[in-house]
Amino acid sequence: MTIIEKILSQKAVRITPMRQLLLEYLLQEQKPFGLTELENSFPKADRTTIYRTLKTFEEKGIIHSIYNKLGEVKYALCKEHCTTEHIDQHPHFQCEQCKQVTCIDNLVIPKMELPKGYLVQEITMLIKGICSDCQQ
Amino acid sequence: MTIIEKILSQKAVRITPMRQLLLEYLLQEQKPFGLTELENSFPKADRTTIYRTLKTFEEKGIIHSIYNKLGEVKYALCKEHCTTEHIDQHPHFQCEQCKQVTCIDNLVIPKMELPKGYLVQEITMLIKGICSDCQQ
DNA sequence: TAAGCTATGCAATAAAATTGCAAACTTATT
DNA sequence: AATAAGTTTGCAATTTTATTGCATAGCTTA
Repeated sequence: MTIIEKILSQKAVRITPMRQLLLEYLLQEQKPFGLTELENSFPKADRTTIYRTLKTFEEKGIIHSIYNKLGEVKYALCKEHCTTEHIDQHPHFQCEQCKQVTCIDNLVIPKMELPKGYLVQEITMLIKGICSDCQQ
Repeated sequence: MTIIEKILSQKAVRITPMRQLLLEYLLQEQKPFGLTELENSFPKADRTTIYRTLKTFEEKGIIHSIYNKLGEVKYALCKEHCTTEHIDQHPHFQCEQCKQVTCIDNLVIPKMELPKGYLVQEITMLIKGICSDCQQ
């Protein structure tokens, strides 16, 4: 039993060629990919199959998605501290129930010390949960 | 000169009815909206016009977008600390130049104390900038 | 092996973002 | 004031990404 097979069965995902291939690739590459990139890496596989494989992996906790998407882009007025570069901005909150997005204006996104060589231009933080209105 | 007009001219945005209306609305409502929501709030206005007005506002620093979009959703392998709920996960970095996304596995997204009544289920953090490979 | 659930491929749709172009409108210039 | 030049708007259309339906093929298990 390979490591790939071990992971899949541990996570209760049935072992299939597509899943083995995809997981192997992700393990090898060790970085995030978009659906289109993966589609190009597996020209023989169907886009839908890759898509659903990713969904399955995500559900079973083998992979995570970046952005756990918000749906459409939202726009909000800038505040004073909202510089052009949008560094040190406030976090945003989205309620899973009512889908409303709120600017958490009284919090500041903490500075992050990135590994050497990285230049930070902008940080965004999205907090998901249930807003006070939606807690019965 | 109204406050609306003042903001617009301060930000070097030409004053037009659409822009006045939209800015007034955003000032009044004080929360983020999606393009579709705004389209419904201004049935007489064209979607494209609203879209471009938002783009203009964003460019000129009157509003900001939530998510400053990543493009497509990316998928990455989970690490041990990657719980099902995805709380306390790591930040992600996207290079503006090469567009590559990286998991910053050695950093942890700091806990955030939200206003009373908010239930936090998931936090995501995206850092944009230039990666070490792209700094000549 | 037959029945039943699961995965895949193909086609199609849905939702969101974005562009091209021409008409309407503003502004600057003569 | 009239015209030229530039900007904004509306409409139509396209692109990109996400998602679903359905039929077929493949496992699994009684």
